[in-house]
Amino acid sequence: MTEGQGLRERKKGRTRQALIAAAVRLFAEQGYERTTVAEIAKAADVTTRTFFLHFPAKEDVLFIDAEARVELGLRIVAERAPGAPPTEVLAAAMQAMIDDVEANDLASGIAALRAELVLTEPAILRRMLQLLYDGQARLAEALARAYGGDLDPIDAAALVGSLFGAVNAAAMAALRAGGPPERVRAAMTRAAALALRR
Amino acid sequence: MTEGQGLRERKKGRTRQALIAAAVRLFAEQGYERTTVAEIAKAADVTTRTFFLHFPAKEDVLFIDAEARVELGLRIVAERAPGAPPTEVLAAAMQAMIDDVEANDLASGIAALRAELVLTEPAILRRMLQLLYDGQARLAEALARAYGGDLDPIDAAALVGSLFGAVNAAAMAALRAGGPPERVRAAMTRAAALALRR
DNA sequence: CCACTTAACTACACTCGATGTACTAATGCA
DNA sequence: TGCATTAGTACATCGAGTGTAGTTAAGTGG
Repeated sequence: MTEGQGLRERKKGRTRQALIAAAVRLFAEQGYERTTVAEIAKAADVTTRTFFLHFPAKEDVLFIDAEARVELGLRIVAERAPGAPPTEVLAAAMQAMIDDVEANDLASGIAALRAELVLTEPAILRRMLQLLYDGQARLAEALARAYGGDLDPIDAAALVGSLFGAVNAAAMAALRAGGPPERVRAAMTRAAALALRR
Repeated sequence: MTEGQGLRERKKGRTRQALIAAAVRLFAEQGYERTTVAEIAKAADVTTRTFFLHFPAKEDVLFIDAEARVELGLRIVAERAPGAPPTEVLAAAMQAMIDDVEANDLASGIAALRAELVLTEPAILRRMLQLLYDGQARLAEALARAYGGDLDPIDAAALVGSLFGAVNAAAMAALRAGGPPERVRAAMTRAAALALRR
C-alpha cells in the first residue's frame, strides 16, 4: 500500500492519510455538517488550502477508493469481452466490484461511516450518485467499444444503467433497513441478478 | 396554471416566475457558473434572500417540475396496483412520466436549457441525479406498500432502480449523441422496455 | 371601517466551501 | 553544487446559503 517511491511522494501520502484520518474522526465525533474543512486541516496540521490540493471537495475524503473500483470494473470488461455476451461480462464486473467493497473498504473505518452518512447527509448522497454515474458511463462506453458494432452505445448505457441503478437502489434500501453488511451485500448481488435476468 | 387564489398568492407566483425567467435568460446568455444568484435576483428585482425563499438552491430553478412528475408516477401506481403485475404498473408509470416531459417541459424553454446544462455543469447533473433518486425511492416505497407482502421492499427498490437507471443512462447517452428530442424520447422508451424485459 | 394576524420580502451580518496567486522550502536530479 | 520541480503556505477573494429582526401589505374577524 505504501509504495516506496521518493521521499516527496511518501510525505505527500502521509499528509493525505493524516487528512483522511482527521476527517473520519471528526465526522464521526461531531457529524459531517458540523465539521469544517478548516478544522480537518488544523487537526492534520496543514492549512485549509492544502486540503483542497488533495481532494477536490470536502465530501471526497470519503470516496478515495471510487476510482480504483471503476478501474477494476473496466479491467474485467477489457479482459472478458468479447468472448462472452455483454450481460455475463457485466455480471462478472459488478460482482468483482461488490466483492472489492468487502475486501478493501471494510478494513478501513471509512465504509461504515460512509454508509451512515449516505443516508443522512444529502451532500454525501449526491457525491455518491455522481461517482456512480460517472463510473457507469465509463463502463458503458468501454463495453460499447469492446463489442463494436454488435452493441449500440445507447443500449450499452441502458444496460449498465439498469444494473447500477438496481444494485444501488437495493443497497440503499438494505442500508435503510439497517441490516448487517452481509445483508447489504446479498441485496446487491440479488439486485444484479434481477437486473440482468437470472 | 395561474389559479386565482388570493392576491398575495398571485404576487408570490409572479415573483417566482420573474426569478425563473431571469435565471433561464441569464444562464442561456452567460452560462450557469458565470451567473450569480445575486444577478438573478437583481434581474427579477428582488433581493438575493428572496431567491432562497423560493428555491432551496441555485440549481432548483431548473427543476421546478420534478415534484409534479414524481406525483404523476405515484398516482399511476396507486391507481393500477395491484390489479396488474408490478412491472406493468411500472412500465405505465414510466411511460406517463416520459410523455409528461414532452407535454409540459418542451413548452417552457427550460427543457432545452436543462438538457444542455446537465451535460456541461456538474452541479446540475448532481441535482438531477439526486432528484431522480429521491423520486425512485418514493415510487419504490409506494409500489412495495401497494403490493404488501407480495413484493419485498428491497426487490421493489431494485426493480424501480433498474428502470430509472436504464432510462436515465439511455437519455443521457442520447443527449450526448446530440440527436433531436424525439430521438432522446425514443431512447428512453426503448431503455424502459429493455429494463422491464419486453 | 378598524384592529389584529399572517406572510412575503427586505436589510444586514455571517459562515463556510472553494479558487487564484505569489511565495517558501525541501526534494529530486544532472 | 546548482537548477528544476513541487508540496505546502499565506493571503485575498468570491459566491452560495442561513439566521434574524424589521417592514409592508394582504387576509380576516368584528
